[in-house]
Amino acid sequence: MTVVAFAEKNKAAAQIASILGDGEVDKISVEGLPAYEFKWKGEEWLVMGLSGHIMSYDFPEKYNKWSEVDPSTLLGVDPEKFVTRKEYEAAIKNLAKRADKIILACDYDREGENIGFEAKTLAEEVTNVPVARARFSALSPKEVRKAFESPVDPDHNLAMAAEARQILDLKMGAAFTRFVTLSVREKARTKDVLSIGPCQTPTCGFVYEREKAIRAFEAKDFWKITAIFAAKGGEFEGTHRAGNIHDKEKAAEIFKRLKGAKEGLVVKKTVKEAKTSPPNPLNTTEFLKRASKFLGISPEVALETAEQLYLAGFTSYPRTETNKYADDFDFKSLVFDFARQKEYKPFAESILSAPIVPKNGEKDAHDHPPIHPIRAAARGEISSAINIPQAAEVYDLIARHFLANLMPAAVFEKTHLHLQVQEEPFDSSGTVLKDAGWLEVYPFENKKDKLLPFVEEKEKVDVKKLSNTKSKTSPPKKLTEAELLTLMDKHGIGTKATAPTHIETNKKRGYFENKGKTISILDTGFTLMEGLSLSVPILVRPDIRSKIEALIQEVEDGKKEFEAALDEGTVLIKEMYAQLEANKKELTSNIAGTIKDEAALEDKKNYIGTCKACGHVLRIVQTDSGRFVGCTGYPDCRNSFPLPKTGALTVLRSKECKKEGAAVLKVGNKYNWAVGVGPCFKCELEKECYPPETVGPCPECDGRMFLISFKDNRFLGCTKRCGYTHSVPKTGKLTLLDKTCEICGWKLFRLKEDGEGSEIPEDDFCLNRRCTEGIKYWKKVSPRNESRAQRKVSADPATGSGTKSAGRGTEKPAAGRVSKAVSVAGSRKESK
DNA sequence: GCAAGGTC
Repeated sequence: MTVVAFAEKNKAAAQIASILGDGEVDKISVEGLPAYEFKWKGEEWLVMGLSGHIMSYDFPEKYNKWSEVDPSTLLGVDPEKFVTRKEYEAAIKNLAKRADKIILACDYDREGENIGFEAKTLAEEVTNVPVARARFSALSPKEVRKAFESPVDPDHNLAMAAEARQILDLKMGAAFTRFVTLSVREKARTKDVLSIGPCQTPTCGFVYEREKAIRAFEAKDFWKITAIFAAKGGEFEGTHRAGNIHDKEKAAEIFKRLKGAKEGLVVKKTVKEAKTSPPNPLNTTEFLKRASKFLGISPEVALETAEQLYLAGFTSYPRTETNKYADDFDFKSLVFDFARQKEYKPFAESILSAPIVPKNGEKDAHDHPPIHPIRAAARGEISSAINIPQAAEVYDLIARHFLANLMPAAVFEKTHLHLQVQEEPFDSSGTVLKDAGWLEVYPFENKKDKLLPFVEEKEKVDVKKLSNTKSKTSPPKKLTEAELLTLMDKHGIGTKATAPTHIETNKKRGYFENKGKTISILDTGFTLMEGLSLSVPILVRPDIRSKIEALIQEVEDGKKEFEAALDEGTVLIKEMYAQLEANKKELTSNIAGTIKDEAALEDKKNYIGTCKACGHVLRIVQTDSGRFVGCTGYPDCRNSFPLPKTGALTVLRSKECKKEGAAVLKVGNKYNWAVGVGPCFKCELEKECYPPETVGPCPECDGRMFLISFKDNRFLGCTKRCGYTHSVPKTGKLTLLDKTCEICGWKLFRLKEDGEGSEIPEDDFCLNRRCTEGIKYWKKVSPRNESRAQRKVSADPATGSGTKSAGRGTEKPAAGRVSKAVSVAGSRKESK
């Protein structure tokens, strides 16, 4: 007679074999996978571990192309189950052929039953020997032997409940994810997938709801009146009974009545005993929370560590919802074991000195016992057995929590003083730990004493100081990972094993992120949740999971047929899909905007600021037909600004245009361009932003002339934008001097030619054509244009003087406005 | 490329 057993994983198989085989176990290889051979009760045993699920669902291949299949089609398609781990299929069949009896020995829960059925399905393809089920909640010798001595029938309903979950989750997740992703991609170019799922989405929903509350919060002022009293025994603080006073006048009134107070009277003193019970036994969530809070270990690492402790036989199964010890739990022998371990000895002995009364929670999910130690172990033993740095710490937490559950409540003495100062009531209180009880073994909860000096009733105390302090109410705090876990657990989001994964999924999708222990929502996550809560509110709330869970539970309980549950679930998903579709526009436009904004923000080269019209991002857009500044909100927002056609663009992030609030662009070498305003010299704010050095008064108005330079051209312009411009030599280094022309008052220039052997002396000269000194200069450099120099040249800054020295006298004349001059400057470069 | 659930 050969019995073949399948465990959920290799380590569990090894542990089972070691227990049943009593150490005499042969490790063998089946199709390259480890299995264990031993004799038990005169029979041949072969135990192999699987690897969790070895099968999975997916849609048939022809539905795989997102672009060709309408997502809603998926709702009417039956997903197919296929083997994901072929090597296990081969090994299962190999062993099944040798078996006279098969025992499913996966973890005792819904998924474990389902995993067992995966093996059963594959085995039944090659054999028809009986298949039974061994149920155990801990890999302890006692539990395991009991389970294998009295196996039961496999629970078909339990396995099918998991099956229904798999199919419904896939249908919903795939259809919704594709719909949202494809809809958003119609508006924003992104490769990212926007995923939706019955666990990940409500998880993000919790973070979203908290963020909304934070954003909606308005701080309110409040006042608090406190006093420092001095008694014979020492000083202590008291608070006016009004507490937090939200009315400023009221606080001031009270404070006024207290003015000049020197003495207070202890009207009444009460001393009360208060008890604090030990915490409830550990279920998974409570364990993850405490590991995070007390040991600073992330949920993922904590769960993995507990898993290893379980597999090594130190602690019980780590995935449990139950926080209530079974009635027949053998506390005594376990505590005896701890009494032999130095570290825990005193606590164990004190527990054994009286009848054991465990602290219990209310939840008995009939799955596994609360997480507890299986045996007492020393730190060193843990560390050498498990290769995780925090393993010993985690074990210690579990061990101490277990012992704490068996210890008496902690007793505090709470003293309350009721004082009176000029008829005004004050309160003061203190707490002293009288009997540590369970706190003795549980150093993680540090309850500090708040001491009060000894004060008698009717005693008079001095008032040393009175204060009326103004404070502000503070907004709700961001969620911590531990709080998020609590919410997920409370609402049944994910299993105790997968909750950490759902948090990770949201981070991976860019929906929220971790900052230390707190979680912050990101824009994509916020707008997605906002869109979903407007169209399919149930998705953002935990309800979605509970609806599906309720259906599945009915299958598990045998109250509903598997097919009926699938149909009902699909109808539910179809309804939600219809709502999603009906609100497609509202749902996607904000997300698309955010995605585009984020992409634009990332694109440092082109990002220049925020659009004043819609709040999205302004960035430089380059197209075949040219370039301009555009808004990512396009096409909903059509805000745009022209840019010069040529010239290298650089974003000067340090220079913000005060008018538009966007960064100033540098065009070419020396030329600034403020978005929405154009060239900076055209903007009336330019003086403030870039006060120019002026040459002298404008001959046409009361403005002043200043040098405008850019890569290919330079000229003098008027600060008042009257349109008057004035040419300057086009080449050579031009320096504005501190000396002024005695005739016209313009500042003198000095020119240093580029080339050698210049005919132009490096003299100081006046440039003003309307000045006799200036005329002399222009005559000298350009005798033929002498007469023109006397005319008004406002019309043609770009053409310049046409001097020989400049060598650029051939440009087309341009219209008189400065902005035109710019475009000429640009096009010239283009022609190069 | 999509979910959630196992496990490594």
